[in-house]
Amino acid sequence: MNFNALTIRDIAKELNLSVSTVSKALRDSHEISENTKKIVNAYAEEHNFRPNPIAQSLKQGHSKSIGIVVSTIENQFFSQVINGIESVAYSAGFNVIITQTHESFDLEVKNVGHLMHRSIDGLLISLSTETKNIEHLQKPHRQGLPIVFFDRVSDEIETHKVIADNFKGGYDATHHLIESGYTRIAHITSPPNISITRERLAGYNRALEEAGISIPDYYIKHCSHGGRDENEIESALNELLSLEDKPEAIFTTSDRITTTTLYLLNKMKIKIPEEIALIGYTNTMLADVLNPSLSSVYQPGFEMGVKATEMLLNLILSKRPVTEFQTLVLPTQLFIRMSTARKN
Amino acid sequence: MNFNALTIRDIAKELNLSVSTVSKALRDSHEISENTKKIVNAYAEEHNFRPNPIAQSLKQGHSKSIGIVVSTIENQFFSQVINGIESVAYSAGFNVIITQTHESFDLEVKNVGHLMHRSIDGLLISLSTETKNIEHLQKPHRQGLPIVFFDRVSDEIETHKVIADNFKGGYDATHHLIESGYTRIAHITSPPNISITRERLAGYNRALEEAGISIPDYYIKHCSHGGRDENEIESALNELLSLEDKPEAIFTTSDRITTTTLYLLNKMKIKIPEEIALIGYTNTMLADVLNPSLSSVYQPGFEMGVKATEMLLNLILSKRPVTEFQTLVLPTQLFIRMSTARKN
DNA sequence: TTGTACGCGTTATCAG
DNA sequence: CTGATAACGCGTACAA
Repeated sequence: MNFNALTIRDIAKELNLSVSTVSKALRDSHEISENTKKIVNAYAEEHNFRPNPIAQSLKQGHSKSIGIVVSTIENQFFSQVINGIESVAYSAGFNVIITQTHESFDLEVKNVGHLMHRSIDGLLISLSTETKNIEHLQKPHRQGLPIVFFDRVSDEIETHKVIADNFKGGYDATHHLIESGYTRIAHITSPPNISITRERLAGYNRALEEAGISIPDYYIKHCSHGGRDENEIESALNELLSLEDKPEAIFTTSDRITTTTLYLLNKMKIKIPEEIALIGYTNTMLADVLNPSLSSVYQPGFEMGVKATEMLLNLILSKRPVTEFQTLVLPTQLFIRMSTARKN
Repeated sequence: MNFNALTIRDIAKELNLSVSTVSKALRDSHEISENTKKIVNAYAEEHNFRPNPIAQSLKQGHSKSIGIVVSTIENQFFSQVINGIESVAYSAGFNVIITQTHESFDLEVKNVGHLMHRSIDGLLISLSTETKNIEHLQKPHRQGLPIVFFDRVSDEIETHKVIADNFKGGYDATHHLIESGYTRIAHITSPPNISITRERLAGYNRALEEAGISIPDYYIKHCSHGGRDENEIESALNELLSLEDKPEAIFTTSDRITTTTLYLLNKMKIKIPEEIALIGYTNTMLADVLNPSLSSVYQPGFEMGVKATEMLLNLILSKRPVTEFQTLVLPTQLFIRMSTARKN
């Protein structure tokens, strides 16, 4: 539906000019007299004319818009990222198109395809948990689509990336539990194919290693659907809790897994931290406020969005091809409220 | 940036056909032979051709996309609504463009303007807390833009609307507190210009009235920024708590106000419900799980998105002008976990 | 300095 | 049944 029926043609007719004169005047071309420009701009202003972005896109082959792919905006981390993205994009005159994968590889492929058809000028993407190969990104990338990865990145494409310091997050969380006197520390986490899982796991392992603690393999639980499947986490918890060498503490990754774990422990009437200590990633800022027994690792979503977008605009706007790519690592923060978590 | 360089012109050239034949074959026109259709479709399939939606929009004057205006996707209620919207829109072949007002009237006006320039076929909107007049919607509406309001609606435009049963939500919450033995019940809520505030307030008043309880005016606190300003809520709380006839219970509306109140009470080391009982609206599903002393009123965001979109598609797709409009009222749910909240 | 003509990719109309 | 042509709104060589 096209409102704002006003087109440059209308203006031209009204002002007895040609469309190209109007177009040029509007675009402040040097080949138009100041006087004509004034008249045209005044008229445009008065009738608040704005060029039809669809026609512009078709003509110019680019759309002044950037595509976003995240798993789900219900995750507050990602909605914070999006706010960061928007704040930068808007002030640079770019629009954003948000798509969600809901952790499905198929949807990710579809979304990327759809965004490309929308003639986006660049892509900001955080991979789905299901994503194992990224051919759907490699082709557009080779064709020149600027891509910046954030949060969940891929090694297989050389471009700018923004990540959180997941190694340190995993390390700090585990280290904190160790310092509090726990040694049997389990880990419930997302599938190992996404980068954040591996990085956090590495931090967890390092902390244990440094403390001379060795844990059995079955202390590490990968949830294939990244916490979307409550049953999966429930089984993991049940398995852990019925072990002979039952863990004393759990380190969970991802907002979804953390909150679901919290929910389940609550349902099972298992006291935190008396019966089991818990430290987890969460951006649901409330979690650690509401349940002071939960400590948390927090990722700065807004800042990540800002940085990623700055990098992307850089790629889009740069005249000559970029050859130097950087991976920006943002600090994660550990919120320690687990005063009662010290083992005694 | 236009990838998928493949156009119908390319196909036509390759197949030695005319563009119009290809176009018609692709659109399964009856005036094309089955054989030609087969050939064209096979080729299109093989090279996974998809028509350029931008060109289609330009040509057809509509974009197969609907605009969404919400306050902020960080509010999980709205991200749930959006998921509901997407589920319906996508299966009908429509795309969605999400915009946020961050409770700013100016941004709302800007967003609506931007969406119209994007040639959206319809608009789903939940008003910002700042919005007092809706001229920016009346003009497009008069010009024929299908609009469906959800959650925060306006009386001044006659169209389909989907709301939650806010009166009952306010009534039930208050009634529950009364039944639990509380009489001095305060109310911290959003500005009175948005519909949900007034409806909830009416429910609150009715419940008190029915119980023969009269409360002083200063028990009702309107927070002008809808909870975005922590200080405002802090002052409200401080005022309430330092009253001689200090309230025994508080009923809060909106996710943001509820969680901020919870946060502040926690910070002030005020025990819930021993020192003050709390019942509040929240869609941060965690809140009532994590803090069993908080009861909550829950709004079904996903369903609201679904219903609103169905109504909108109805308007968009209906051939003759619609004259009968309906306001759908969805039930809100009250989650009572406040076992310890009974006053004794 | 201004105007004309064409093309972006698609669809609709009309002619063959 | 198929093909040429115009049009959507804009921008830009090129011509005047």
